[in-house]
Formats: sequence, structure tokens, C-alpha cells
Amino acid sequence: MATLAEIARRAGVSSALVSRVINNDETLRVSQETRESVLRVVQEVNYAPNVAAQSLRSSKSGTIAFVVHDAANPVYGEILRGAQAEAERQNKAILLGDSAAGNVGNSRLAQLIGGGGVDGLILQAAGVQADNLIIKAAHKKIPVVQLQADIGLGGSLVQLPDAPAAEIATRHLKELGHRTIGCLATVEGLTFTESRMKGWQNEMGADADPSLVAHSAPFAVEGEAVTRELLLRRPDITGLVCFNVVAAIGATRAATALGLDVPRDLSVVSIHDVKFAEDLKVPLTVVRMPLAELGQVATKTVCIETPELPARIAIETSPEFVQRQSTAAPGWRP
Amino acid sequence: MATLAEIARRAGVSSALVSRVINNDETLRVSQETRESVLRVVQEVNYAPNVAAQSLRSSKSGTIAFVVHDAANPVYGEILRGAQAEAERQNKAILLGDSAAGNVGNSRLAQLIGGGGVDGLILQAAGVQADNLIIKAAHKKIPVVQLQADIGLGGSLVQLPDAPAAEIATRHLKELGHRTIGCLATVEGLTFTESRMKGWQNEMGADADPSLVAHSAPFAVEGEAVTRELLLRRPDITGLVCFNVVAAIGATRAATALGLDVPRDLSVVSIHDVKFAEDLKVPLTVVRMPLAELGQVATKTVCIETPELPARIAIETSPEFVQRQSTAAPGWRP
DNA sequence: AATTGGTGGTAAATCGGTTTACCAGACTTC
DNA sequence: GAAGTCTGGTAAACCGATTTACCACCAATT
Repeated sequence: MATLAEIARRAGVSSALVSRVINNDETLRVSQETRESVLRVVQEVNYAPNVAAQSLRSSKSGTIAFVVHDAANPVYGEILRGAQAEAERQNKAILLGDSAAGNVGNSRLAQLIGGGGVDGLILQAAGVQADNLIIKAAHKKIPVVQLQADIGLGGSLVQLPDAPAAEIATRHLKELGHRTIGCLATVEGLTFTESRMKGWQNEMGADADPSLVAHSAPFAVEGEAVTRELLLRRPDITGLVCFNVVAAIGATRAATALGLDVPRDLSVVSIHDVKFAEDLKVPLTVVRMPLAELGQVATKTVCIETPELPARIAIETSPEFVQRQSTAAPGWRP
Repeated sequence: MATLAEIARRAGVSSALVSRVINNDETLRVSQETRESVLRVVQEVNYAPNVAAQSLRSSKSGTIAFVVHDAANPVYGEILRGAQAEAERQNKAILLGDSAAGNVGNSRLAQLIGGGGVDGLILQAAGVQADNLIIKAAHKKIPVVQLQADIGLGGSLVQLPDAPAAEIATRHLKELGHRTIGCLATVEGLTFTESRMKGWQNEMGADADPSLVAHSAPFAVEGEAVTRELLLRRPDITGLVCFNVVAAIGATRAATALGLDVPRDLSVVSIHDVKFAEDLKVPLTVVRMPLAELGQVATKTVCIETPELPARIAIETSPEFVQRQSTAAPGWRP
């Protein structure tokens, strides 16, 4: 493990000089000879600066924490991909935290966040109590960006076009002739849930009966159970707008289990797409969200060096409607 | 940002004492009073040690790098989950690198790996040229664990029960009455590909004709294209063993596109499971691998402090056969 | 001869925590 | 009263890169 001092010794100069040569210090005047011999030794020993020392001196780690509550969820995979790409551009590495995988608060990641080992924190806490320790640790020390839902950390909030997406989905069903359109929402109270609810309500107008709404965490089993209850409660529903595609898959399971055919007896449209949507028994009609852009913007924002981050950032890219086979004009039921 | 010195000043002691109190130095003798007043100040200022300073002194970062070539792939998600869980136990945070997301070699992650900012490296490089810079950087400095495939980094190699899994899959088709069983393998030359090939050959015996084999990267589109060629070349194939479930989904697409019914005309069995396998048009019969355990063992191994890591570690947990609807006795073809 | 100015560097402080070696004072013991 | 032995600490040296301030030397100018 070569150090600056080692290189300095070999090149017969001081370590200050080596550092200044390596970092292209403009104010340094050095002979061409000396510069070259320093660089030669740097090559020879395959020098890589000690990041801990740099970090200690500069108070920058070159690292950002990205905490989600279920890294295996395909939706987060897409966000993460966008974040990775932007992080690369910003020359940052990403520390991945999974708040579902344990108590993040006592983890090494929390120590890093609290101890200056991280330059910024991106938090996707939808549906999960964000860990207080992380919050405290991060508070006032590093920039925090919340994705999709404001859980009161005081950082920036990056939002998707939630209302438009729900409107597109709902309007699609209306245009097919549906009137009684259920709403399989995500967890109540979260910012994006409320925005999407608003989108559904906007389109439904007077028909936006609260009894048409049910809430589910983004898991297939829960989506299934909740949809089952909803359909039993309101058997007149012919169309269903789902706020999460994983829950939507559960919804189609529930419909099938109740003897309903999708789309003949129930049309299902969901927000978010998945790969293999085409390969499903019922290929889902969806409204795609610009998830990679969400991750990218969040990362860019958290890397901003200004003291104050913008309070809210709205992703303006339009959601993309993808018609597949889970929606159709309302049919009769046997 | 409180420092030790700050606390020492407030408590009227030396910073050495504060450090030793905080770290429960056994050799320290200190009065109860002093200890308590130190701890009180520590609480008051919400002290968190600077990780860069600790890291510089100790040459440990509390961080491990986990580099995969496609973080969005569900198979890696499962491995990552196991790695996360074990990392938490080892009090390490995970730096995620995606070798598909760009050139890892020039990334901040590479700098961290080369500069002591990472305590270990787990590399899942299947199907991708591992980045030379990472290799060089990591070489001889930190423990390296390779997952599934040995790409010559000289570190440890953790292997799944590959041959048994392929045997189980192949035997299943044989027991259903299939004789001409194709093999949609993964990328040629990789350690796990070869092991699974061996499993297939073991079961096929004299019937293991090389023309029954095709190779595909773990992507649906490639699985589809490769399977199409294979089926056109060998239309007598009635059963297909796939080494990767994502490629297997592509295989069913190809079969369908050729007018073949799965499982009537072609039985498909795959290694690895996915969530929503039940929701697919053709629910796939699969052989589940202990992926979380793979991630867990890799993480545990990379955290070992001994100079020499074991060269090879075999995961002994048996693969789990899951019967669904993509396999059946060979039928006639129209 | 003394000053100015440019060239080519270097010494030393700093970031913050850890650890080793050591020490002052009180108290015992012979 | 001299030597040992606790008790309760502290000083100072790391870890390695960066950066500011400064300096020695030589040449040119006044």
C-alpha cells in the first residue's frame, strides 16, 4: 500500500510536492524533470490515494446512502438504476440500505451517516417508519432527499407525476365505458398516495365514492386480500385502478379466485410497469412512471453543494400509457 | 459535529480518556464520577465518531463492495438480500456496484476499492468481463470473493449446488418420459455453466448430444432467440432444461411463437425461481437455488480476517424442486 | 552592495480518533 | 524514610493526504 511519503522518498522529493503534482496544483511551479520523475514513481507503485485520509481532510466521502424499504422490489430496482447512473456521473458510490432487512438505525450504515461517512442520504421510506436514528443522525449534517413521500425529514422531496398518472389510468377506464371504478391505492397518508387519489377523484368527479377505495402495501398477497374484500363489498365494480403493479398482480389473483375474468368482468390498470408484464396470464395495461429519472434527479439533488436544497422537485416527464390485455369495455357477468 | 476534543473540553478531561471510556477500554481505570460525566456529555452532544478518522487509524472502513452485472435482475436481488442480512450481522455496510451501469473501473467505487475504502469485494461477474482496474486495485489488498464463477481473481469462489440442480431438473423430465431433452445453458465457460452442464450430461448419459445445447445470457430476449434456433435445429426436442429462469421465460415465448404449446409440445423446467412464477401464462416448474444463502456465505467469507481465504466454498443446501405447469409427459405434436 | 523578483521547491499544521507509554500523587509496607 | 503499589488519569505519536506559508538560491536590476 503505497503512500505519498513512500513515493516522495523514492522520487527524492517531499510528499507535499507529490500531492501537488498528482492533483495538478495550478499554483505549483515545478521543473518538467521533477514532475515526470514523480509521475513515473506514481505509475510504478500503482499508487491509489488512501480514501480515509482524503475523507478526513476534506470532509467528503464520495459516497451517498440510498435507503429503500425493499431492494428486491422491481420498482426500486428501476429507481436504483437511475440513481447509479447519476452517481457515476457525480463520481459517487452508492451505499445501499434496506430498511426492511433489519433495523437500519443500529447498522453500520447509520454510523456512516452519523459520522460523516456519507455525503448525502436518499430515502425511500414509503410504507415504513423511517428509522429515527437515521433521521437524527442525518439531521442538519448532510443533505437528505426523500423519494415520493414526505415523512417529515425536512429535506428535499422528489415527486413523480402522480396525479397525472392516476388520471390517465382512470380516464382510460372511463373511455372504455366503465362508470364504477375502484381504486386499489397504496398506503394511506403517503404523499404519492394522496396525489394519485386526487388524480382518481379528478376523473371520477361525483362518482368518487370513498367505498370504492382500498389501501394496500405493495405486495401481491396484500393486494390480493384487499382486492378480495373490495370486490365483495362493491361487486358492481367493473374497473380497477391500482397504484402499484405488484399489488395489481395480487388484484388479478383475487378477481380470478372470485370467478371473475379479467378483463371481461373486471378491467385492471396499474401504475408502474414490470418486465414480463407480457408474459403474465393477464398482460397488464399500465401507466409507466419515469422511475429511472426519479433516481437520477434525486441523486443529482443530493449532490448539490449549496446549503439549501429545493423543498420540492417535480418530475415533469409524462407517464407513459401501455395498453395490454387487462382492460376492455365492461362486459356482462355470468 | 462534535469531536472527541470537544467532549473532552466540556467534561474537563483529556480526549484520550473520552475515547477510552467510549470504547470500554478494559485497561483503563477511571472513577465512576468521571466516567459518568464523560458519558453525560457524550449523550448531550449526540456524539458520533468520525468514521474517516477511525478508518484512517484502523485501516478498516466497515464497508464491503458488492458488484453485480445487473442489479435489477431478480436473481441478484435475492443474493443481495442474503448479503445484506449477513452484512448487518458483521456490522458492515454494502456498497453496490453495477458493472452493467457503466465502467466500474473509473468509478468512485474503484477508487474506494483501491484506496482502502472497502474491507472486501464480492464480485458477481457472470457473463461480463470483470473490470481490470477493479481487479488490479483489489489484488493483494483486500479479500475478494467471487460468486458462482471463477474469473481468475485468485480470491475465494462460492458455488451453488449447480450439478445437483441440473440433475434434478433433467431427471424430472426423464421421469415424465422425455428422452430428447434440450439444454438452454448460460454463458459458456463460466464455472457454474460448466457444472450445470455436467449435471445435465450425468442424467442424459449417452443421449447428451452437443447439438441439444445452446447458450444464452440471462435475458429474456436472448433466451427467446437462442431457443428459437435450438428448436428449429432440433424439432424433436420435447423437454428443455434452462439454466436461468429469465432465459426460460424467453424460451416459453419462443415455443409459443413457433406454435408449440407448453407443456403439451414442450416441457420447460428452469433453475432459479421468481416471484409471480404462478402468475405467468405458463407457470414455470423450477429448481430453486439457495440464493440468499449464497449471498450470506459470500459476505461472511469476505469478512474473515485471516490472511488466506478458502479457495472454494460449496453451498450444500439442496436445491428445491417446485412443480408447476410448464412440464408434463410428452404429448403429440399437431 | 543591496534590493527585487522569479524558480523550484519544503516544513509543518490540520483533519479526528486511537493507543502506547508514562506520570503524579496518595497510600501502604518494611 | 525509602521503596513499592495502586489510583486516576494524560501526553504524544501515529494513520495519510492536503494546503498554507515560507524559504533557499540564483539572476537581474538599482
